[in-house]
Amino acid sequence: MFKPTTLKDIANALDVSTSTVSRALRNSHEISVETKQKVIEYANSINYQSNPSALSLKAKRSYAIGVVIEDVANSFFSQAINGIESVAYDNNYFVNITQSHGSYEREKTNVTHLAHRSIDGLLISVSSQTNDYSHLSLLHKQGLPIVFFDRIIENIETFKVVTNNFKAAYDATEAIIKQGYTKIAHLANSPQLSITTERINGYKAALKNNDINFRKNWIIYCREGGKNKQEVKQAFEYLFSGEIKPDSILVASDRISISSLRVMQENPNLSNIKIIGFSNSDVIDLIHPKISYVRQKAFEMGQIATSMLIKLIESKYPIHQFDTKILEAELFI
Amino acid sequence: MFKPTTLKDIANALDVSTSTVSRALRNSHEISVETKQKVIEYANSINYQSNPSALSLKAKRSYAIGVVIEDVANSFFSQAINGIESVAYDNNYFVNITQSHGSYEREKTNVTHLAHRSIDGLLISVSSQTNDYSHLSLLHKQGLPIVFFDRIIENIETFKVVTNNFKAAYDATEAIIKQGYTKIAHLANSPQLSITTERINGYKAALKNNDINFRKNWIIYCREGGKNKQEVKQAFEYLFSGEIKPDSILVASDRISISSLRVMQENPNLSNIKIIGFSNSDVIDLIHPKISYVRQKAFEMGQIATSMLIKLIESKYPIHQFDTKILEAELFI
DNA sequence: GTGAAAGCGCTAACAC
DNA sequence: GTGTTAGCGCTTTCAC
Repeated sequence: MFKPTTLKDIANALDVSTSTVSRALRNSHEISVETKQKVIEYANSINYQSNPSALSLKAKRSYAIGVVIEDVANSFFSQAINGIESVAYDNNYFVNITQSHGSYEREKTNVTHLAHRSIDGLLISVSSQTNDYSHLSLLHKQGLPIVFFDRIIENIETFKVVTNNFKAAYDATEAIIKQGYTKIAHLANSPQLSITTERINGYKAALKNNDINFRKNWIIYCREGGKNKQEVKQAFEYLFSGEIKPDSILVASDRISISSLRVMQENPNLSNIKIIGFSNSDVIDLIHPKISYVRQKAFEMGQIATSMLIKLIESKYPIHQFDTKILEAELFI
Repeated sequence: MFKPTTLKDIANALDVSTSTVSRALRNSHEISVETKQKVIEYANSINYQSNPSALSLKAKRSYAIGVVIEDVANSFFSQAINGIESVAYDNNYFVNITQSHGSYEREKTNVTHLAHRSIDGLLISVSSQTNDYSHLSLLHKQGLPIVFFDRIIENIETFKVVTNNFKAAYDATEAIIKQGYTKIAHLANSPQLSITTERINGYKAALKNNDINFRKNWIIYCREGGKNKQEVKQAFEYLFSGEIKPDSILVASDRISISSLRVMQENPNLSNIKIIGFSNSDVIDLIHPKISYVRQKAFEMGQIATSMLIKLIESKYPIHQFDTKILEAELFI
């Protein structure tokens, strides 16, 4: 059994009180230099570690933040996590990462579990399937600091960090228009996501400003976010079954982009379709066929969201003014 | 401020004692049906969540496991994490993921922090730079359940899960020999890693069994694991500066494989070098030029390691018999 | 069937 | 400069 040593063990061994030990280890000025030294030496010698549960119970905070994302095995999120971790680490916070895998149920369980686990605050990018957010608004109402990043919930008033999805989609669409493509379809994420609407709006605006006819049925929602290749395959079949066929596609995510490329590889007829996709893959430059892409500032997003959260946690006074930080994406043609 | 409700709040509101509330919520048979119902209803209505710190303090366990890996933004590890999480989730454990980013110092801090944080057990794949493992053996000696996966430490006696690195490297090497390549170099990971030695041994054995001369200076160690492209570039420069030049390279990791491809792209002279690399990238099939690769069972590894850890944590009696589970890799030519 | 009280490991008044 | 004590939120033994 793992039986860590306690203050009491040290106190008994050195024949002093636990409070003396506690004070000595926290380098209180009340304690004499000799006692301090004695205590610290002994504590080190037995590899003493304070019990975090006791600490949190006392301090009513845990120096831990919870993170809920869709999947770590997704470049965008793993980069965001690195950003989150770097800031958390610098501020002596611990990071609890949980994955929703795109399931609303799982997200709910995770959020509840995290709140259970005495985290000091929550960082969340909501799952593709979330449209009921009472689990979050309840905790928010109770005062749990929450920061949304990437996929936000408009109606909950707190700090948020997002990509300028409208502009990213607008620029991406316009970029391929400039290249002469005019029949541009759009493979989108789940319809309930904030990012989906914004990207669609950017896409539409670019079409409009360039006098290109918008076709509603050329927006296909990938509800599983492209994890399921079949879903993307069907989208392609639908898009290319009509009389007028797209010559290019704006793709809303890494996963869908990748699945699209696979579908295109299998079908030579599709090989000259132009793809411009959102992607944070770190090997996108090596992928063949080459695609143009929009890269989001995932790492920075994680950093900023975490700074906001820590600010919220550590604020002495209630905060009522909440910023939404908007990050520009980069276009690679 | 986030002020969660406590048992006491419920007790006061319903005019019963905290012990009654506690028992009612844990569905004790001692409590009358009416009281139970009353308590549970009220608890739900105010969204009561028990305080995990108080629980851990009392129970002396936290239902959390700590994970130390190099980097989540690495396909192998993110897949392993998914495996870890799936098993942990099913067993009601929480997962605390930390990253060493290849730094020994960071690993040490993380391990200490995790041990601090009252985890019930630790899952670790040691960092590239770890050759002093006293931080681990000390905790292990104190009884903290530890399971190693992927990059293990031989001398610490506990459960381990690894890839059959010898066989994987052997098969990979032999596969390209069968294709007619004879001048095979090897880009390896950090020399102190267990996986490095095993893979080198497999590589050597394949050469030997196929009567190919082994050249010691054709093994190049990438101490930063290929994160730094410069490192790989220099390796190539060295390899191709000699009189006899390799016609193929066995590459020991995803990162190094990717960096190698980039180096080769920049240098047309290198374009017909055959690469066979360890890779768990989920887009390897789309990467150009096509490479052969060895894929490890990362997800399964995470699952197995977690099962072992939970077994270790929950064992009523001290375990003295430790298995090392060996997983076969798959070869894709 | 319910309550009072002790105690998990720690910190911080409050003694002295 | 050090010790005593109470209490963080919870469970559990022991009363009744």
